[in-house]
Amino acid sequence: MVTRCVEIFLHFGKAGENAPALSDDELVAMSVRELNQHLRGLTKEDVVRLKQRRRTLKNRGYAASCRIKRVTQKEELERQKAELQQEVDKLARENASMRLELDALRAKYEALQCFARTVARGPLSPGKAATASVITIVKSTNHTASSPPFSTPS
Amino acid sequence: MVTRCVEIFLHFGKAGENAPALSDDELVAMSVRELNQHLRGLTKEDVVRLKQRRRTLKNRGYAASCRIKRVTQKEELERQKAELQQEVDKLARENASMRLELDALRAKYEALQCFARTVARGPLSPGKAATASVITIVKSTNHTASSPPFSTPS
DNA sequence: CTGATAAGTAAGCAA
DNA sequence: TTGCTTACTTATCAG
Repeated sequence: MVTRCVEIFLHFGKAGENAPALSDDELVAMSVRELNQHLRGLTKEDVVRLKQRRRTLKNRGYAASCRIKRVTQKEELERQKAELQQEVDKLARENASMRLELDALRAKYEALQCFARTVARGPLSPGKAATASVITIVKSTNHTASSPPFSTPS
Repeated sequence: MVTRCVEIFLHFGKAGENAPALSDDELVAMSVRELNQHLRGLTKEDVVRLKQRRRTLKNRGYAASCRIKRVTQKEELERQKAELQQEVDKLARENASMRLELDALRAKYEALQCFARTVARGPLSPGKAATASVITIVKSTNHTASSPPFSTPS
């Protein structure tokens, strides 16, 4: 950011009387109407020079916004990327826990199915033992992935 | 990409005899040793000028690599973002289907549990009807989310 | 010194 | 004409 002080005072070469030696900030902020008023009584060459300086100053600003936009977009991309990564992690966790739950439930289901088979095949012979197992199964109404229905068949 | 043809032939100002008027490509590709050989018999001023031109050409190349690197990194970011988005979609699909499977299995499990309860409570009175239901349950060994075990209890 | 990068300049495109 | 973008130059910094 080197300060540019070139040619600002060259306008005094012809007739150094009224030109207020516009600062860069003033010149760049000026509307075209205002600019034209400041252009009264200047050489055609000076007019061109001043307009060119204005254009250059404008370009300086454009270049700056362009760079700002560039880094902003890059940061935005990185933000979105991080966001997606978080979502991936969250979904992966949910996925894993659901898979555990599913496996546990499958095990419980098959155990119960196995029991039901035995009860249906011969509900007459085992008698009391079968009834006790059923009570165990029936009481476990929790849907969590803990405690398989059959620990050790008594 | 405007071709720069300035000052290439200014070296002939002193003694236009041996200088092969190095091209930009030659000059920039030259090693320091080679450069020094081409520097024989040149004005100190010309030496400085030539070295400066070389530096400028090098800088041109550096600026180009810098721009290429910038766009490459941006593309890489966008690629990674797309990849993550795909992964999110895939995990979300898996998630949804597992949730369905889990719900279906829960329903099946509760139905079987309900049946087991009735069988265990009074395996003596219903007799044949209960046995038929058990056969239905026992035969459904598929783990898919289709066909709940009990359609209509006969 | 070499290579990389930020800021500024100029050319060119698009609205 | 204005605003944006690209290529280039220059200044500057790090290794």
